[in-house]
Amino acid sequence: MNTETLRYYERRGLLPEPDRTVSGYRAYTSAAVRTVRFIKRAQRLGFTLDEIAELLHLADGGPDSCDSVRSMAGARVADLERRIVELQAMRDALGRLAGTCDKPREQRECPILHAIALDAPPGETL
Amino acid sequence: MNTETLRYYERRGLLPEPDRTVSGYRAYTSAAVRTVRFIKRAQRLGFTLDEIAELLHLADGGPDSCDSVRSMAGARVADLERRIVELQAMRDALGRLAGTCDKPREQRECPILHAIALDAPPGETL
DNA sequence: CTTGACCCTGTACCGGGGTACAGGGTTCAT
DNA sequence: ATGAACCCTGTACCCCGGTACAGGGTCAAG
Repeated sequence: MNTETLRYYERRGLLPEPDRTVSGYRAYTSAAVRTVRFIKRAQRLGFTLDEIAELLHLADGGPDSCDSVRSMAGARVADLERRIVELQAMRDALGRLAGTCDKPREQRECPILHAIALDAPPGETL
Repeated sequence: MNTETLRYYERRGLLPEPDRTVSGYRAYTSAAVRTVRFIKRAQRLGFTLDEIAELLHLADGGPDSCDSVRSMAGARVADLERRIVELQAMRDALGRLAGTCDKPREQRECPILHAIALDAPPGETL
């Protein structure tokens, strides 16, 4: 963890403004450390910093907050699912193209470039 | 397609500077249109604009270019594969957490928040 | 008591892929 | 001949998640 990043989180409202020592240094409590760990884990689950801020504000609510958290999680899962499908389509298309690179070296004309250049998908809107 | 985007591609070196009419308007040839379509398709395959610029510069080379293109495609496929695996891990972890939201409404304490807060992965470096 | 390693604030910058002005010129239909 | 709807250049800005200064204060070891 970079100190600049901690201050950035403070600016973004993810971390509360910490108490200061007499000379003005930030004195982080163990609660702040826990919050930072929470942030990092939530990031690994694909939440954006804005969403994490929302989660943190919900964290002390009751059953209603619980519902909100659950629906945020559901939205994230759906979004992850969409992105996975997209990336798989890219990988498959590109893998298929690369598989066509099989002519002997002397008579090549790069099938990948030709395929990207020619293979217009249906309904393309330029 | 936005006109600003075309100029942006021109600045980035993806499109050659087009000829101008007497009054200075850009006169795009059909070759330029084909290039733009190429760019859009390559983007859909996950290439960055820098990579696409490289592909375009390679597009008129011979067998050696073909090898370069093939290795770029291979690198992209590997990268896509890595990203897919990451997103799947996120989706699975978050889906599992959401599955634990099952207590009756009155006695909830948001298991998702608790799990994110407590479930430290091994080898975590803050 | 100096030197080096930290901390502070404030502001600017990175990369990626564009988008949005401002302040002008042109073209075309009415 | 005039108004809308385009085009031009140049520059600045957007989001996102930080990172990097500059110009100063503080703290602990030697």
